[in-house]
Amino acid sequence: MATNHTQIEQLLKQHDIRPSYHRIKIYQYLVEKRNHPSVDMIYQDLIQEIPTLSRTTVYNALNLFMEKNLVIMITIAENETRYDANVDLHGHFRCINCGKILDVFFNKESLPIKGLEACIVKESHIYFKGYCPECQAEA
Amino acid sequence: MATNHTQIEQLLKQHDIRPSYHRIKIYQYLVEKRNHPSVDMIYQDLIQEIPTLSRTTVYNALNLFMEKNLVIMITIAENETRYDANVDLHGHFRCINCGKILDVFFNKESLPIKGLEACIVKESHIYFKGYCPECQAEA
DNA sequence: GTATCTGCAAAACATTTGCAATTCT
DNA sequence: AGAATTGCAAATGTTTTGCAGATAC
Repeated sequence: MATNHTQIEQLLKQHDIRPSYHRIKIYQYLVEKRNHPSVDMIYQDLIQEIPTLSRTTVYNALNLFMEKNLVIMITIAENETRYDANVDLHGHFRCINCGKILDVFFNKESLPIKGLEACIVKESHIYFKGYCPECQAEA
Repeated sequence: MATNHTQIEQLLKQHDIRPSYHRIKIYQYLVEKRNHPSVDMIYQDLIQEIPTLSRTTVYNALNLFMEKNLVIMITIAENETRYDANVDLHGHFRCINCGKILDVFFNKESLPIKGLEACIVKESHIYFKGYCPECQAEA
């Protein structure tokens, strides 16, 4: 990964976010792992390194990041919110079997969607569910 | 609306669902209102007519309907699940201002999506957020 | 020294579950 | 009677909030 603390710090500052130790760690986690984590995944992994970390801090950081357009919310899992530090337009695929989330790509202009003509679109969300290549093999 | 109790009853039976009074009312609500309601919207509206109705019954019915592929779940609103009796492939648009949910249409085969090639897709979900025609006028 | 950030505990939600009472056939 | 359905109350799980102590500028 081409990201170190200094780079992460710059990114946070550029988005008007004061780069506290916890925020740097949380944002670095999102950028490096690219695993579309839930709050609890971030919490469980980072508490190994930062034993005093609390879930509240993870929630606080993510809500701030979203407000500042540094991360997006993914609603692909029923009961928990997932987060993504890739804010460029893209979609997701979630494997019904293993739960893994993959990125998929599309171009907003080329989407053949009817019924949106009179609307001003601010956000586009696309996601799929099914079996990933690995889980097809097993089945 | 071309739906009456008898027709609704038939539809439930065809999907292996015993047509109890509550289930008929709840399914009829979805089919006739087409308003992509939350559990609470259904509950608040139907309790006028059925004073003994409980939220649990609404949850029970909707979960059964989903299991039997009679309704689909829509995850367009952050904090609550919405439901739709239109199970044909389509997407949604939610107005950031008034909260209204509109239907949009697309064709799965014609979607220019990259990254899905090796996956077996079972469900496709597409939704947008922005301003509906009415709310553009106000703003 | 004043703002901000953190973290605990409690609260606020939506949803599920256990179970007893009711209803349907 | 027997099986399914309903509905209350409690439990669950995620996210938010209030507030006190710690930290940063």
